[in-house]
Amino acid sequence: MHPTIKDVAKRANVSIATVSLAIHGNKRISEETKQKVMRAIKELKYHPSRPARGLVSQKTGNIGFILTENHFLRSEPFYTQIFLGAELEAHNHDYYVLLTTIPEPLPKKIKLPRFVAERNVDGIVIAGKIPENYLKHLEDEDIPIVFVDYSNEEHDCSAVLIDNFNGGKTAVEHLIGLGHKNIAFIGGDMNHPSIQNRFNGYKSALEQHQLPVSAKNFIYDEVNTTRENGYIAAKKLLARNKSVTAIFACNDAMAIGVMQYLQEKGISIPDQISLIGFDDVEAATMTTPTLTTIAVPKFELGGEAIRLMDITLNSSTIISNKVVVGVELKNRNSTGAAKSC
Amino acid sequence: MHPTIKDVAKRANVSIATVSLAIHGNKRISEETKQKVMRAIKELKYHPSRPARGLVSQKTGNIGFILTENHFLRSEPFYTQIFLGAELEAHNHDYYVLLTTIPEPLPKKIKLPRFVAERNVDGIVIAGKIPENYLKHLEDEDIPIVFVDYSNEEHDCSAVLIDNFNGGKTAVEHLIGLGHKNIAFIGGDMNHPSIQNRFNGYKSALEQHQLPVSAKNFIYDEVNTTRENGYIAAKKLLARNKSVTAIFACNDAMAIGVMQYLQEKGISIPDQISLIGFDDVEAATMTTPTLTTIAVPKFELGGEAIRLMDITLNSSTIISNKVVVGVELKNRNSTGAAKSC
DNA sequence: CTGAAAGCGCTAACAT
DNA sequence: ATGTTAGCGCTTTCAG
Repeated sequence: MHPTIKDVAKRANVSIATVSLAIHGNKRISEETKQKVMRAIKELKYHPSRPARGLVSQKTGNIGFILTENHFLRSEPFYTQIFLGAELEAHNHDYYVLLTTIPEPLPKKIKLPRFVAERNVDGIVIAGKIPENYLKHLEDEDIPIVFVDYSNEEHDCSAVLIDNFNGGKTAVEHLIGLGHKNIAFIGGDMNHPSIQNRFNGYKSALEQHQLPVSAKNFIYDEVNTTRENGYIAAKKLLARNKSVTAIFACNDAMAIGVMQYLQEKGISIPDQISLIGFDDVEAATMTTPTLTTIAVPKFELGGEAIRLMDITLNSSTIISNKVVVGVELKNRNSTGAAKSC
Repeated sequence: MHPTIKDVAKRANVSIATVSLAIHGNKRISEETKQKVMRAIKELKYHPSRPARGLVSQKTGNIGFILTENHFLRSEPFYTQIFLGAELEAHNHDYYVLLTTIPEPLPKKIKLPRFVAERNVDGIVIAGKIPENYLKHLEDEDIPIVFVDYSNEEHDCSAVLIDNFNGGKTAVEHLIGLGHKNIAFIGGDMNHPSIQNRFNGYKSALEQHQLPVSAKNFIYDEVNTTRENGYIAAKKLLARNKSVTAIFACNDAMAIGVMQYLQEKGISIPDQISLIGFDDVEAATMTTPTLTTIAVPKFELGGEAIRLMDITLNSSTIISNKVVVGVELKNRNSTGAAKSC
């Protein structure tokens, strides 16, 4: 059995209260007894038990992390990377991260995540878009919440956001810089703030360069931004508009689908069409050509969420911080100069 | 504040002991009072607190998951996929998984993972190879251990293993079936049992088909099985032996490095050289050509580890189970018929 | 400066 | 069949 505070007390010939106070560096304990206690702790290899400590302090030292099942399982590890980034940063703050997923479709009778029902977390971070009614339930629990890559307009919480607008703008400016004038946008669920903002960045870049913003260059019929839907979207786009010389896909998964379609049709990238994605998933460096994209620092997003949560947990007043994480152009081989024609 | 067992007792007009017994379905409680209790629980939305329950039962309901920092951070999400598979299965057994990584290089003064020091986990699963001396420390704690994708010969613990031998054999038989006779092996740390077994499978297949097993076809100078080292190994191999028509790389990362080298040299895959990997990482479907490989069910490995742990935790006697998880050939485009010559 | 004691929320003997 | 009580390991008043 592991030693308890009692064993330490006995060994140091003091009371358990003294041991506890010594551990927490309380001033009231004389340097001498403190040393005595510390020696005993060392000899016994004592460590306070987290569960016991938690019971009295009403703090578990755990942070819950919530993801939809869909986001958890999708093949591009975007949200799971954010999770792992959170995990890593949690380590620095002596937290543990408990993960749970929201089943999809959501059952009629919504159940709270077990870790909040059982009071096994001090706060929760929610990554990505989750169903509104599920969120309602969570908010009823009045437990601190930090959002990542999603933010709820109604109840303002702390959130870590991606600079989607500037990312979209940067992507399109890169294309414009290469001489492209006829630039398409391939999107998904336009109710999703991230996609919406990437699209806004796209429009803004075009407008600033006096280029036409034409509806025949937008494809966002499919809600899910998957590779398959990228493929479908590319097909639709080219059927509708043959003069496109560059495509901005709202994420890498779709971009890779687009790439597959173009390659099947014998359209050369970037010679005939330039292609740029968003996210910088691992696969972006594996395709031929490698995919130019806007890199989202996924680990950093997760880490930032934990840092925000830590601040929230340690401040008595309820605060609502937003932090926007910057993105970066990764110039690879799927974009090139526009053909002069 | 959340309701406690006291609140329920008060509301149901019974003692807290009765509430506890009712919750655990104890027979001694009459159906009637049980209903009364259940009603109170529902009305108050009561859930027992995990930390409190854990304190008395000396069970946390948490399982620790240990990974080297290196394995955690490497770009191919192999071990992190296993972790996520564990996470998912843990959910089915009402566990939570706490992750920690082992820093590399290991500091002289080895510290136990915080979750074992603080007694915050009931058992630990160790994924992949970890330093021997670290393992020693862990074993001193006599906490149940389950290994995944590694097994310690000395102290026999439960382990979930990949069928590396048959995987290697299957890979090479696939190549042989395509008419290849001159098949190279690209490996890494040959002290690693997984790689060793893949190699043994390779040799076994060749021998069974009366094909020569020649040392000039093995490359395993570099210990780390990375893409970069795959590239280097391919270079060495071709410098040494020009008649190779097929390559079995001990994992996909190296295979992709090999692919890059061959493509740079203008060697066509699979026309001139067939290439097969091992693991089936996400990127294997993204390369051009897509990579034929032996698929390792990573999620399943993690899930199996949790199942084993659950059994271990619920059995009074110490058991040592090994479960071997099968692998599967994914026949994609990097392998083809050998040129008849 | 230190110890005794209460109590965090729960389980499980032991009483009744 | 139900209630009383003693802890689980720790923190934190409150006395001394």
